[in-house]
Amino acid sequence: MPNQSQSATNQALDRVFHALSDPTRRAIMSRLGQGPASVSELAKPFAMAMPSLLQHLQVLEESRLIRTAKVGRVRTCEMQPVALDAAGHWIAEQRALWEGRLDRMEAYAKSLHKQEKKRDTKRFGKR
Amino acid sequence: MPNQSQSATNQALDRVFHALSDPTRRAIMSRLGQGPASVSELAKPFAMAMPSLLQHLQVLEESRLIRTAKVGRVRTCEMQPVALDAAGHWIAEQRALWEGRLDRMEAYAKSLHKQEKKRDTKRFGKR
DNA sequence: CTGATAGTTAGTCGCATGCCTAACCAAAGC
DNA sequence: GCTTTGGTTAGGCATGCGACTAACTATCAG
Repeated sequence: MPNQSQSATNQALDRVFHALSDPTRRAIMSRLGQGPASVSELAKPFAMAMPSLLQHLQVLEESRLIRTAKVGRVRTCEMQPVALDAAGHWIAEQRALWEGRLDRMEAYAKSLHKQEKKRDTKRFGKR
Repeated sequence: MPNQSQSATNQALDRVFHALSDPTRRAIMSRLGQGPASVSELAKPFAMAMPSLLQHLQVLEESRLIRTAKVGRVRTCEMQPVALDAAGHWIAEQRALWEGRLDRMEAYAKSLHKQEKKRDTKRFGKR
C-alpha cells in the first residue's frame, strides 16, 4: 500500500508533532502543565508580539494539545493531555517494535482501547 | 527567564519533533523499528522520487532518530532510539507535571541518567 | 569494458511558517 | 461615556519545507 491520502489519526499526529516542534509552543505547554492561564499571562515571558503568540496558541488548539475558552474579554487556555498521550503512545509503539516486544504492546493497546481512566507511572526504557 | 537563544537540548527536541511531524518520516521510522534497511528498500513503499526520500532520511539523521552507513554502494539505515526517548521523556515530563506528580518524575529522570538498560512496560495513562 | 543498480547533487517551484505592524472590537474601570 | 485592557483581524514579508526533474558518481555483474 503506497502512501494513500493519510488516515485521520496520522493527520492528528502530524499536527501534534508539528505543534511540539517549536520551542515557544513547548514552553507554553510547560507553563500550562502547571495550570490554566490567560493569553496575556502566557505571553508575558516572551519577547514576541501578541499576534505571533496568538498564532502559536491557534496551532496548539488545532492540534488539540490545549483547549481555550473565552469569558468576558479574557481567553483562558488549558492543557489537554489526550493529544500528548497520542504522541507518547506512537513513540512508545516504535520503541516497543524496536525492542521486539509486540506482545506487551498489544496488551497495552487493548488497555488503551478500553478507555480506562486508570493512570500509572509511564516509563520509557532508556537506550 | 524569557526566551533565550535556545539551549542545545531544546534545539534537539525541535529537530526530533519536527522530524516526526511528517507521515513519510514516521512511516520510515516504523519500518526501521523492524530492523535496518537500505535506502531503496525504504523507498519502495512510497510513490516518491528518490531525492525527496533522501531528504527525509537526512532530516531523520540530523535529528539523530536514525543512523546510516554506506557499504559499497548501499547505504543502510538503522533506528536509533535515544532521540525517540528524549521526545518521549519530554512528553512524559509534561504529563507528570500536569498530574502534579513530580516526585515520581524525578525518580524516572534519575533512572534515565544512569543509562540503565532495564526496560519495563511503558504506559501512558489514557485520557 | 559495458551496462545496470544505488545513491547523490544541483536547481527549481509553490506553499506553509513565523514573525511583524497597524488597525480594530469589546468588555471592564472609573 | 471615555479609556484602558485584553484580545482579534488583516496584510505583508522572509525563510524554510517538501516535492520534482535532470544530470552525475560510484559500485557491482557479466
